[in-house]
Amino acid sequence: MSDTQEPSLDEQIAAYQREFRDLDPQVEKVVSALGRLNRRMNVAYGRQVAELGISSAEWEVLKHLVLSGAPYRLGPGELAKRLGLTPAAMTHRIDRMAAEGLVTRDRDENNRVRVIVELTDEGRTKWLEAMRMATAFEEDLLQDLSTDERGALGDMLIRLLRRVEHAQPDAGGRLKDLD
Amino acid sequence: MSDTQEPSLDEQIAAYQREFRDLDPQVEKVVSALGRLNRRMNVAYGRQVAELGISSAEWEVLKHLVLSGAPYRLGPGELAKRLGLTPAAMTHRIDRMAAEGLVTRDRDENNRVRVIVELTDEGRTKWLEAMRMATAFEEDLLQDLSTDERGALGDMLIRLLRRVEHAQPDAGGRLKDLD
DNA sequence: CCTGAAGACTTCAATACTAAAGTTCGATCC
DNA sequence: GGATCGAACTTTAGTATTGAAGTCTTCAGG
Repeated sequence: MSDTQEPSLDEQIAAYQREFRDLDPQVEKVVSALGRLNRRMNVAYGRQVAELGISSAEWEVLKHLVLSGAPYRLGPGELAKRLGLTPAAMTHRIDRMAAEGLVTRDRDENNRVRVIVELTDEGRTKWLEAMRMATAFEEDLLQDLSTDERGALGDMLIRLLRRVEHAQPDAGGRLKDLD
Repeated sequence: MSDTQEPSLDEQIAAYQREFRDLDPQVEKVVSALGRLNRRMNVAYGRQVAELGISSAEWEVLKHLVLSGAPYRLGPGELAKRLGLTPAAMTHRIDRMAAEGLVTRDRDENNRVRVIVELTDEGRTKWLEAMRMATAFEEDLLQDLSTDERGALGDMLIRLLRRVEHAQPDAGGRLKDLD
């Protein structure tokens, strides 16, 4: 009986059209594919970094510290902003990561309200290993696309990104008119 | 001091290249844009449904019940599988939603081990309202792309999706988040 | 029937997160 | 040069989720 598996994308879009008349199937196809793809990718990343003994949450922190460039230091507040977490959550996450030796947490000498989270060598090594696995996965993922297609895909995604960044929904739930 | 804001996509890719030599910038551009776009979209969806007084978590449940077609019924286990949650989490989520009147929870008459979660009229109405806002947002998002571009984008995304699904055939996995 | 096994959910204990209040330090004002 | 405000982080209380153990029902054998 319960062999109900997740519907395919096309089935899903057909179902939406049955339930919601004025739906543009082309738009829905793009949006649904985007969502599903991202979900699958996140699962894949999670599995990969788990092999290194870290969670995706920890991987995210390592990533942003590395992105900040040498000497790989950021404050908890800044990290929280970039990761989309509350500062409180960051406090605890850093606790765990410091206990595992991935980062250090110290008071700023010059301003003792501030805290400096710094990548350890071990943390940097973990990031490198994770990065190697991630890029291998990503290149494999894009393998079927030609160089031209990759370029076109990247450009279109960036155009969407710009639109979403410059036109966040306001309190009325609408996108602001841009032009 | 540090008014460090999140780096732009190009800055981020440049930073990656400094820290990790053999990186294909084109691949990274696609992947990073995908990730960012999805995050921004999820935040936007969350804000929108919050105006209706529901969380994105609840919206996801409504969505899958609607997608199942009339009479809009699914078991907790099936819902958990589709949403990428554990059955335990589903139990609690349904508790809340039943208390709010979005769904009903009843034992199956024919098999009293099973439970049937069914959409209420109120739940269906909420979904419709959310859907109206979501599709408006999505159409706005894609506004800058021509019909041909939308088609090309959708096709490429689906090719990536197939690749990722083939590469990791449902390994007992829970898939995170929405779609 | 009665027993054992499997399935579908629930309960329980522990973890991670959020919002809000609290703490501590630094900066500004007069 | 103290009083006050604000910034950066932590603590607290409450909620959502997970993994593991538990409950109840059905089904298949003996």
